Amino acid sequence: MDKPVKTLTRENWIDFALQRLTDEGIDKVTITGLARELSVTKGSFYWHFKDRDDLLQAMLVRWEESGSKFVFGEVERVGGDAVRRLKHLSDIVIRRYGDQLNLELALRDWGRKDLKIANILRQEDEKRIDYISGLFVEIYGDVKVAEAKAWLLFSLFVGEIIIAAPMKEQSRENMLWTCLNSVFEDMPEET
Amino acid sequence: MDKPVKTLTRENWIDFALQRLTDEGIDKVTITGLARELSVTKGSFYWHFKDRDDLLQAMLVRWEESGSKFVFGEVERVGGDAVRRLKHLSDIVIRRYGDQLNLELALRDWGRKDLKIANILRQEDEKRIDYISGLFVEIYGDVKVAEAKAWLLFSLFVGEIIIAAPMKEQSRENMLWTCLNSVFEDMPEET
DNA sequence: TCTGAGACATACTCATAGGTATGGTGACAC
DNA sequence: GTGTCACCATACCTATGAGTATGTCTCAGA
Repeated sequence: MDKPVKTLTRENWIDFALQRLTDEGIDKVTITGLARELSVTKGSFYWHFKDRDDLLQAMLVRWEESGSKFVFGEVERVGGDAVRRLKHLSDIVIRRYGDQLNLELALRDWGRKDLKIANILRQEDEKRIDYISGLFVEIYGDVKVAEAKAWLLFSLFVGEIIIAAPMKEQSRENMLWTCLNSVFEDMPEET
Repeated sequence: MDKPVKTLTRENWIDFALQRLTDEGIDKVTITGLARELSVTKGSFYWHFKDRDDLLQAMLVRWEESGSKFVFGEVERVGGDAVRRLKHLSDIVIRRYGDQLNLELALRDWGRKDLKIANILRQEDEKRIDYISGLFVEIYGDVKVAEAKAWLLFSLFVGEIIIAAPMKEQSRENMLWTCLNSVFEDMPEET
């Protein structure tokens, strides 16, 4: 988008690499390909990075910093009781449409082929489930029910991205909130 | 597993290719790699297949034949009212653990890079949502609610595979049925 | 104006991919 | 025994990838 046209930075390379990961998967994150896209040669790459693994590592760091940390931060900042925070969280996730979610999927596929990535994803998912589950515990008391509700909610977020069928009877947001109301059923009303 | 050790068939190649797709993604389904794995040379491959695309096409056909057709067939065969069929369907899907589900994910990732595959997946998902939604309509009457419930149920199946966090408070099956009971809430009891 | 370092380009190496053309081999038909 | 055909091996082509070694340009500072 915005090119200083001057010289490339390490961050520029990471940006384009993440975009390519999102669009075509990790196997297409090639040095040669990126260099072509950036209209430079591999000489530039090996100036900014030690090797390909150095780039992949940097991409992961970038993702971790702009991931769930941000969402949880926002929810806690606004605050409210558990019900309010759950709905706030859902609202943020549902509004987050586009590349951020596709990047999530690309990373998960990467994790299916790479054990190191799989471990990072496991830790990240555990944090998310734990956070959501904690909110449900405040409501239902029962940890088993809370864990199940957390999985169901998280699954809805994931499934909605990955399932390719069109919605026929209503808009996407309508459908999602109908689902959410089903998940939030028999919860005390929010103030 | 079972090798006649005699000569390879087209089906043998497809088997190994699907396994490789499941384990490492479509980009690793290479002719050279498969030949190495099968202890033959590329000469064998090009006897059985026109080119790589011919193999990929055959893999898709195989998948479509052993996919949801089987599940829906089973559910309809046993029959029962909508509630019973929904629970039967859930039971089949939940018990289907392992490579069949991982193949689903690998295909979905393939679809993110390949428009032709994306279209096939969209049709397949539409069939599944339509089928499940149809069952929910029999129960709730309301098509909007039915569509949302179908998405929620399908999402649970997908999410449970893709979310990498461990379950802490209960077993996988327990958790899933707790979720399902939440989805099936306020449904008439089955006979 | 000289120097040095940042930011590349050029030109290689080696490995692997898809694809083709052609040669070999074993079993079965006659 | 000879043919033939299914099944595969060998040898080769081109393209692309990671990685390395080294040359080149530009510009700030002394």
